[in-house]
Amino acid sequence: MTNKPNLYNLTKSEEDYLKALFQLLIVDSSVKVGNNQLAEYLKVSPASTNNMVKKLKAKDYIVSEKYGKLDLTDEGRAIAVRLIRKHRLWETFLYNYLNFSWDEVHDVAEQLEHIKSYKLIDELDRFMDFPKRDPHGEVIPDADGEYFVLPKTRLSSLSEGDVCQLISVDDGSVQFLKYVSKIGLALSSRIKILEIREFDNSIRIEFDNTIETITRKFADHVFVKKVV
Amino acid sequence: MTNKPNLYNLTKSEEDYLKALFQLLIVDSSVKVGNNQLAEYLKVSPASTNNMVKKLKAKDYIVSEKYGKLDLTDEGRAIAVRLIRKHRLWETFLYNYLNFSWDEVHDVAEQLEHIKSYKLIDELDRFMDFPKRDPHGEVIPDADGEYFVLPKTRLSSLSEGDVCQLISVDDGSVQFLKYVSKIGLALSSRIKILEIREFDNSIRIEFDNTIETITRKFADHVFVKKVV
DNA sequence: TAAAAAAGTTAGCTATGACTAACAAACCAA
DNA sequence: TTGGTTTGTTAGTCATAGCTAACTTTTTTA
Repeated sequence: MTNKPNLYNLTKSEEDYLKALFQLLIVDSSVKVGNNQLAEYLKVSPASTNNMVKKLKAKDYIVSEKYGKLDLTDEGRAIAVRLIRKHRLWETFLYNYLNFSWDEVHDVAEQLEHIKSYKLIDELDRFMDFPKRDPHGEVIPDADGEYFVLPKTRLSSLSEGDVCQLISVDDGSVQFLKYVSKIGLALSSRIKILEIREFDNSIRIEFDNTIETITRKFADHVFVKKVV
Repeated sequence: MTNKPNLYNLTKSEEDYLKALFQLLIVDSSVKVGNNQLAEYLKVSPASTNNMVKKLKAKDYIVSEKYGKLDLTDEGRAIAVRLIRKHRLWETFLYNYLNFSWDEVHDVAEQLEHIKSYKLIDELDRFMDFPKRDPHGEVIPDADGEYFVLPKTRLSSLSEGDVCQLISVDDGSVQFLKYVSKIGLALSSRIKILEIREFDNSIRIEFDNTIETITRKFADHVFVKKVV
């Protein structure tokens, strides 16, 4: 593996596939990630994914056997981490300096992460004084490509009576993020699980002197650290 | 003409062609700009240009008759001005906040100008407190698309004894910009034409207590305001 | 364990935006 | 004014990256 993978040789599409695969692999590294799953995540057809995977295997960014599960090479992973670093630094910049709201940063960062310039991103990092977390609470990988994934628990996996602290939220959906802001949840919030209703899997939670009922689906996108 | 042309419908290539045509037209609005000239400027084949011009005519951004000269519609011009605004604001940001040098800003700004977000660029403008000039001295068009081209004189067009002030420099060539910095010319410099040598068209100039001999080609890329 | 379902692959099509080669129109100059 | 040069156009090719439809392999489950 080269120390500085050459980002300059990749198309926007190639970058998108590598980043997507990385994010699927990170969720649960023991479970197989397949072609169709990657296709669904990227909202393209399985045929398109198959083509691109072939191309990225030829370039030694992906490894897989025919009909087998997909994995990244060290270089493929390094490229993905660098993209995540760029994405999160831009989100932080937009949020902290350009008055973007929680739910507005993602789409623009999705474009900005493809800008090719090592200097740009390292200077942006310095300008913001090397932030550690993005606006959604996610860890920003550093310039060396080190990326420590914190052990995250989904709010949906806790039990009645548990108390936890909000660590991060999924930044994929604008509707979800708007909803998070609307009910008043913030990164610092301490949340108590009051009740889990078996009937419809809805969860009653208390935070910052507020009581809310949230759905299971909502709780799946909220990541927390258990406190009690 | 719509008040806010929809930048979101244009590809990067389409944007590049419109901006290039605008910049060719602005140099001398009375002289014809043709297909091959546009091709040469963009460093693509005349056939590619012909194709793209056809497409942009169909979208009502360009007007021209077969075998005739090219011109922009109001909407085409508005898109080009918006791109120039974005380019120059990004150059200013890179130069003033991210430690980029004069000659490094252009290539990255060339990528950043294609990011699609109205909010991004207007907030960047506000963040920098609405700068009027980019690092090369060029006027930054405002959010309404107003773009006043200042009457610029090429340093090469002055006569012996003339005194002028440096207004702006061409930002197209890295070599040129490095050379400008190296000899110590800056945007504020007051330049006196000491001598023009008929033999090889070289020009002897004095500025900031320095005397330099520059070529005609160099002087073609330096824009000034005559003082005396 | 065999049939059905799911997952993966292949072939062949489309659009974009490059390219070259060949040709046509316009312009200029002897 | 006519012939050569410059400029513009067209036809046909290529690569990227998407698509559908058809097919194959693997996995699941009855």
